[in-house]
Amino acid sequence: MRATSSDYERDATRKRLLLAAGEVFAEHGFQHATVRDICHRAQANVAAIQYHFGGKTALYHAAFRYWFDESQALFADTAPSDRARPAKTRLAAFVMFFLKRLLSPGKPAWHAKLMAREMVEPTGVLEVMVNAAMKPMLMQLEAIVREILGPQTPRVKVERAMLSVVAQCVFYHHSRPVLQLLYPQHVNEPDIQAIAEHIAAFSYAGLHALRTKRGRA
Amino acid sequence: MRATSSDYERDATRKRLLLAAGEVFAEHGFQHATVRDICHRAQANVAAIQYHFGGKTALYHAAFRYWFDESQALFADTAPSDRARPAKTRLAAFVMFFLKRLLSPGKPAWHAKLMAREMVEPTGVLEVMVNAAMKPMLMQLEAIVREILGPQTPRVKVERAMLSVVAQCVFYHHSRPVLQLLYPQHVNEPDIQAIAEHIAAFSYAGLHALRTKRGRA
DNA sequence: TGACAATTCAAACACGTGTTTTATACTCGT
DNA sequence: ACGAGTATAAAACACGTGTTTGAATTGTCA
Repeated sequence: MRATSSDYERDATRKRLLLAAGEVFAEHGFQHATVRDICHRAQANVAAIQYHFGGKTALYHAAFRYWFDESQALFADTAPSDRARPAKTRLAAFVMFFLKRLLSPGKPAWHAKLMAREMVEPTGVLEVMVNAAMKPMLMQLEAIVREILGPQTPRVKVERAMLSVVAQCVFYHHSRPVLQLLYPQHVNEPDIQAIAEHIAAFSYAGLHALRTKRGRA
Repeated sequence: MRATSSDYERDATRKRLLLAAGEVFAEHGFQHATVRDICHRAQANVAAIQYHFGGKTALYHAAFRYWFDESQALFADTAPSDRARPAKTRLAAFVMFFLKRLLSPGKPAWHAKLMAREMVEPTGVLEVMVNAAMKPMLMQLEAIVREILGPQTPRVKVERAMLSVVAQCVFYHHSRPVLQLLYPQHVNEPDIQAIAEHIAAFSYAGLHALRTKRGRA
């Protein structure tokens, strides 16, 4: 199906490839995803990837960046007006935000899924991009954690606390296959709201407990 | 290097393949691992896999089962004498046990790493095996969690709590690449003892907090 | 020792996948 | 309407990987 009009379908193939790439890469990861699968879903020829992007790797980069930018728009609603609210509320918001992107089936979640993929299986070429994508989120979380734990908390302790929170969130996504086997209902009909509330409550109590202790290391 | 003696080197190739397979599969996962790599490390011919096991998949099964059995011996030291000790201690022991296998560099850890691999990327043929390997551990954890949360706690609530604990443990292993980029010291010189204590303390507080609340779902 | 089975080996095969090639159809400015 | 540039299409290519093949080597036992 070639471009039949002059304007609004210009670069239509490129756009379709970008959408399909995000879908396939998020689903199968970089290695397992095949260009033929992507092109099939995009109703494009395999050579189109080479023509429009320069190769599979470049397409992956483009798709990642595309969904990253796409996701930035939705980032604003929970991030900025934070400083005033209490840490507990902000933590709940952070978890909910993160989890929503990870578990919601729609397209805007692909970026988070791509990121989750990168966390397990980095493509190596994307280190910079991962840093650019993860660092902001982690800094946001760090502020929350630091507020709960106290400003004097040693660095490693804060980091471990952050990782405990992140771990619970990403787990529900990338361990989905096993959850499917063990507790199917948690993945088939995931009550994101309930899960988020659980993680937030669990984590806040965990963080709160760490606050009092003067950790060694 | 063929078998030069009659007895103690009998099936030496098969054994070497098994060891090398555990190493390579644990490191690269099933898909990314190549039989040539395995055979090279085992100093064996590529056809040896076909001859001794019947193929890559069968070798994977054999390696998984081998390291699973191998790991069962070390299972005994922490598992049986539990019932008497308080839940908090048992939780700490569970975390320490799980984490040690996941993070220690030696061979006995391969089974846990293979299991962690399966959690992210199941081979499909191993569902039964995964269940056999994971279920016991999870039941052990379930007993601990249930004791803390109370016997009347609804099923989903217990499951989510268990997953929160497991998530923190596996995170340190399978998100290693990103941790390498963000917080290198946590992976280069992992203080397993400290990490385990953190997760245990964090989780116990989280569990304890869930106890009082009458959760809706 | 000599025959037979077990094992190892190098080479080739079959197949999937990313990429390239070459040709064809389309768009747009003149 | 025509031609240069752009975009798409089908086929072929290059390479890695699991598997198979058939010969060579080794070990066992009568």
